[in-house]
Amino acid sequence: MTSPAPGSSPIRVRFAPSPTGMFHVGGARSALFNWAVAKQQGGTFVLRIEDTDASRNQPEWVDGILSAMESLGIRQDDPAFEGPYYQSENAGIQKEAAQRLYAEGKAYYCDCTRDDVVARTGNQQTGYDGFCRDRGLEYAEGRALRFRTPDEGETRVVDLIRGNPTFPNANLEDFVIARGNGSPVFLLANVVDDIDETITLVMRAEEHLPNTPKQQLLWEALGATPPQWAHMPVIVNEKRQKLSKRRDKVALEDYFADGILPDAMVNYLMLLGWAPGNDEEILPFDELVRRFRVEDINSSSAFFDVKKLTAFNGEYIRAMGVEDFAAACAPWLQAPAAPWTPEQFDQKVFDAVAPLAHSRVAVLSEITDNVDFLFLDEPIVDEDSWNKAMKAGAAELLTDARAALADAAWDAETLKDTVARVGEAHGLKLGKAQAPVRVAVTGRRVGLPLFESLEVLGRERTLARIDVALDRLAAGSGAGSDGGSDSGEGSAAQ
RNA sequence: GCCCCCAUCGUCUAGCGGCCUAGGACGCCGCCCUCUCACGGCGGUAACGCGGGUUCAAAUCCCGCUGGGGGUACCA
Repeated sequence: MTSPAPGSSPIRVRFAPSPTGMFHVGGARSALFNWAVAKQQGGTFVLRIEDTDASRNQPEWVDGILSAMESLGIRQDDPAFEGPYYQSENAGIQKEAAQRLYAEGKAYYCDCTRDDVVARTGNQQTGYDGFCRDRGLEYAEGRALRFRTPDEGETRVVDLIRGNPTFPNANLEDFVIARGNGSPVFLLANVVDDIDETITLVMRAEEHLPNTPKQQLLWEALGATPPQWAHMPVIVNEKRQKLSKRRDKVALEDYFADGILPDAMVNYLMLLGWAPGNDEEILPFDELVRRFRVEDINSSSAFFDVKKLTAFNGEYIRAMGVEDFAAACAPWLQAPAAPWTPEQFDQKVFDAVAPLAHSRVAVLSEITDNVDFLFLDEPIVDEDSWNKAMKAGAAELLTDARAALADAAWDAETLKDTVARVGEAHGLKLGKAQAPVRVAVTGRRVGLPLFESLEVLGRERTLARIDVALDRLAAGSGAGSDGGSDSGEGSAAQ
């Protein structure tokens, strides 16, 4: 086993996820912070898959981790990247370490069950009472190996983020380092691997802080110089609880599926618990890396604010260039994300309106709602929009607009003048006059610039849609009288 | 219960004893631009949890309280 080189050696950090589910945003931030340190200081980033709990690990999750990290820019072909290593492959040296601790009297076997301990202490929530400490038990199937913690003194941990917390040794129970079947437990395996990989800085989430004195004791017992530690604040939900995959949306993939750009995600995550200073936020990763300082990481928990993430994403989309934007939309333009069939979709039509949609989309998945009326046979009519736009006089205006549009030159400029003129005849400004036309043609009262949209849609389809709307108005005998379900709360209910 | 961590606008944060009548960003609210909505521009709302110290001077240091969070497995 190698021992850590002197202080002048390049920094070695690691990211050690366990493949127990989708790669989530908390893990992503941990990986990014570690990556930033390695890149900035010319150090090494070690990826280690902690797969020792076979019952909860799935091989496919490993691929998920690798590809998610790739999309964040943590690439395996980067010189700073090392691994992935698999904790399970180190089982040999981990057991060896456990045996060594036993042989040196630093660990002992214990045959107590949880119930035994509770029965003795009468306390459901207390730790192990040290019952087997001096019973001199030898190895036997079913007997766990426990580390003998010091009874006195305290363990001081060097933490770059939280000052240097010290823990009274009396509070540290004799914890298990190897199970009754001989397999090493996290606390031990993690340390043995870190020593083996000559990690010099362990940067991980705050939830591991209580483990740290135990692990540091293990480093020392194993004859190694403990690393520096850095415990990052946890990421929390709106209720200020640690993000959980059970109740919170945490999978990186889910955000990507919504159309969050990886670069925006990286930028946002880097700013969760850390700030580059200078009142700047939107910065390329290289610049963030340049300014990164572990010591500047905050110590209080950080709320994962999707609104702000979305705002960042909008910035990244707008900074993109129309062609890139259009290309990035591709996945949402095809089934199953799109509400239209592949036959109905027309790339040329989309390219024509892409510049108009560009500034109206904050997450890529929003693109379909913006352009669906161009590809669907009939627009999806939003009832609320219909009721607002199709008030009294709408039918008359639509009738006149239809007539005028029937023989207007078909370009956006002329279409705009045409509708404006019809509106004037009805005493309406263009803002008001365009509303019924917009709803009739697009199904919504907000959306892309109308006249450019009509130009792309074509005269035939435009007129047909106005006809459909006119029919509905005639049949419905006025606005707001249909669909009685939503009339209740809309009307003045004070 | 016990151990530990944390505490500046609603949120992410700047601040590391005087430059702070506390700055930026997101959100929210106005106004402008404008065919709607966005984008963009301009303006506004809003915070140092409380109480003691230390100091000529505290958001910044110390202590207590309160409040949040994390950990407490033969999980990782």
